[in-house]
Amino acid sequence: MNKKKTPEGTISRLFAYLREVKKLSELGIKTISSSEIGDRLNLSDVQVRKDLGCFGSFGISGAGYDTGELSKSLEKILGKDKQWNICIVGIGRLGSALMMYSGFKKDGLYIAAAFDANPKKIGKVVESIEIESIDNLSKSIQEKKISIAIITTPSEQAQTVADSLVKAGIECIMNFAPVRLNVPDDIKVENVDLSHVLEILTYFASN
Amino acid sequence: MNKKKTPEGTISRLFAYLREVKKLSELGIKTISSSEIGDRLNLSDVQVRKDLGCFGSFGISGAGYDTGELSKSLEKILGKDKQWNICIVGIGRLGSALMMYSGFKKDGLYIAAAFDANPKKIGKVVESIEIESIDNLSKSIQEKKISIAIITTPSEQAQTVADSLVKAGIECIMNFAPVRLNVPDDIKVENVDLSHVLEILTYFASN
DNA sequence: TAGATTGTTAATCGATTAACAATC
DNA sequence: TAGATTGTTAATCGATTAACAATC
Repeated sequence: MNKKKTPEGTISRLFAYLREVKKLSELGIKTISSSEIGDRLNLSDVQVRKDLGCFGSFGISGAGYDTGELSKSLEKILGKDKQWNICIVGIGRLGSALMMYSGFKKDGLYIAAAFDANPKKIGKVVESIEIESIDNLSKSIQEKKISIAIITTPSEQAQTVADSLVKAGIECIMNFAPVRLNVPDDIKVENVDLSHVLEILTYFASN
Repeated sequence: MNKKKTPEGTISRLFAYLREVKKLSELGIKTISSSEIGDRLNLSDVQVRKDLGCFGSFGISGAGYDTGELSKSLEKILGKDKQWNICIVGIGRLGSALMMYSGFKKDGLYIAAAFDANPKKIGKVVESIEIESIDNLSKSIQEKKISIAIITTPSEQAQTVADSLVKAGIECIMNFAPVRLNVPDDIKVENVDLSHVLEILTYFASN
């Protein structure tokens, strides 16, 4: 096995590099050094080179990186050349706010389906997406080639929903419900517990 | 200086311990061991003892921890015995969803003010909070003893808002705008970039 | 060639895990 | 006393940082 798994921090930073380098490329700046990239993102030059080094060597000694080429390489590595279909499960306040949030599109993220268990909500249209019954979950996820799901249900339903999502073939879950989801190892879950983030801030406020 | 700064991971876990131990205490269970706490949260017993050890010794050798006492100690350490007033700046879709989100209250987090720059929104009432002009920011934050701010403005305004917040005496910021805020070292910023979290998931989806 | 900057190996740092003496 | 479990010191692990030879 040549799997020397890339740290998650590296992946997160690579997206930042891509954004920065692409911006420069579009501005007509042809090359940039690792230390300049680092300066713009408050990171060290070594950090930048190390992160890139996980995926190959993209630079030229003495000259730096070609912004256009590096952008293209990173886009490929990070899957930014593809479109990603997302579904949202649980169309309450947070769920509908996310449906209406327009910031995703520019990142190649498309909300392709929305599900709810409440019959009163089913059939309603939000941002040109019709809310479907949760019974459609599996069928719709497969038909629409959805690979990422956002869970914005109440805590009590989150695990059940997660189970259905896994069965439907979802690979990644962004979970807003404040519960630790039990899923197979190969499913990637990112928890976004807003209350918990605020709690941690209160600790710093109280010193 | 006896400052052996506590890792942020420890703080995060302490909130989880508190929730768990308090639940048990309310169920009438008097004592619990570090390994039982760990089992419930998928952590090792050592992790639990180490984390608690940052703030003192709360257990009894051979017996474990008194759930009632440990709850009380943790509540004090974490500032959970206090109420925290929060303001939201930028009452767009995400901002108003957060205003309406009812999940914060049970954690002692109170949304006490909301600000927006758009005259059309000022004066409107959401969840019994009147949206104020951003010109009121400083005055209102001081009067209402607000110590945490949530930024849900467009990216372009986020830094300006952050500057005003810092000037107004805010200690912590939860930032949803996808920009790195420039603030003094003693201000704690927690970035919640939803697109970025999804991006990272897409990487795992593409393997 | 001289200067700049890369890619990589070695050193450092911090956090997690293991080991164990102390103690109820 | 024997068993259980704590609190803490030492070992391990992974990620960040420093050092530097290779190279354009």
